[in-house]
Amino acid sequence: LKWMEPEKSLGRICGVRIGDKFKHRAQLKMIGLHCQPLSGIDYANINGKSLAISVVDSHRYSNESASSDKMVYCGHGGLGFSGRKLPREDQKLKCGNMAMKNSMDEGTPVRVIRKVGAQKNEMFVYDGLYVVSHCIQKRNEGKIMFWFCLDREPGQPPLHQMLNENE
Amino acid sequence: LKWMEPEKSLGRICGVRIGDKFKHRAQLKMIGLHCQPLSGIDYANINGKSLAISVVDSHRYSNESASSDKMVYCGHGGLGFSGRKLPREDQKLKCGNMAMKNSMDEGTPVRVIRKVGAQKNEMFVYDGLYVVSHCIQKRNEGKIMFWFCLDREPGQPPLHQMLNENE
DNA sequence: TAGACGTAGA
DNA sequence: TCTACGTCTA
Repeated sequence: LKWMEPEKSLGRICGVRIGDKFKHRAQLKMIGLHCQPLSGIDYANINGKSLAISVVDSHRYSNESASSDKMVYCGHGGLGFSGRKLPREDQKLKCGNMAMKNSMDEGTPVRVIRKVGAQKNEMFVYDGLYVVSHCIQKRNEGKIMFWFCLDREPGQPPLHQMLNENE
Repeated sequence: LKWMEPEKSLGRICGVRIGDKFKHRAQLKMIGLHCQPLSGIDYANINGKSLAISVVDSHRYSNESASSDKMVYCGHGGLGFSGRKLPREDQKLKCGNMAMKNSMDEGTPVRVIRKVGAQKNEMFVYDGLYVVSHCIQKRNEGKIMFWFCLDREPGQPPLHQMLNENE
């Protein structure tokens, strides 16, 4: 009996519903929701283009959610070793950041997973598909940073509703 | 459907056979073989005493295996941040090291998991139960270090035989 | 809060 | 080799 790594793919994962909760990042990887053990942005080469596949918001960067169907996801890099949310150097438009920009240009869906709860009750919750509507490049403390604005695709049940359903 | 963490326990795990292979440390944790995400020595308070439960030999410390039924497992601590196998400060008889010593005194079994293979083929293999026969305290580069000598409990099928059986 | 025999990718 | 929105225990 062999363990096959799931293929990285765009869009929804068969069998995973909005509101599904997971305790560990390793579980996200096993079912193919988000295949990076630590990185917040997962991406893959799809038809020759590097596209973002999923993001995890663990509140380590300065992300924001103005409403339940919008999210502003901070690009990666520049924070150095400390856990500070303020940058120590410019973020670069490469790797995950470049993939997010490409996803914006292509209009491809990005799975969003949110870390919720506190302390021992922290969980990762699947929030459904978003598209990158636009990208903001701005200096913060003198350092270039990126913010990717994500809009939740319409037609998906609200997360809070599904959270209530799953006990 | 809820995920229950397995209880930490001494001895063999129901359903796990010698030679069973695992790709990730997280899997060892899920089935209760070894519940630490990073640490090499797992232990628990059993009837008021801190006892070692399992060790993983990932070749990061200077462990040795003279024969297939013996293992010399280096205590933890003292190596500092670099990946060096030489100590930077004294190892202390506490935490995992103390648990290993207690296991020796009590004669309780310790599960042994070995990392085998190289590069992309690295796997963790369950090698069965050992007992801590003795403990060596010695200075290395002037720093105190512990080595715990583990003897494989007799009556268990040889690991290499089970490895061949599992394809 | 720091430290620990982690993983994947660039 | 290094970094990356990890995870548990002390």
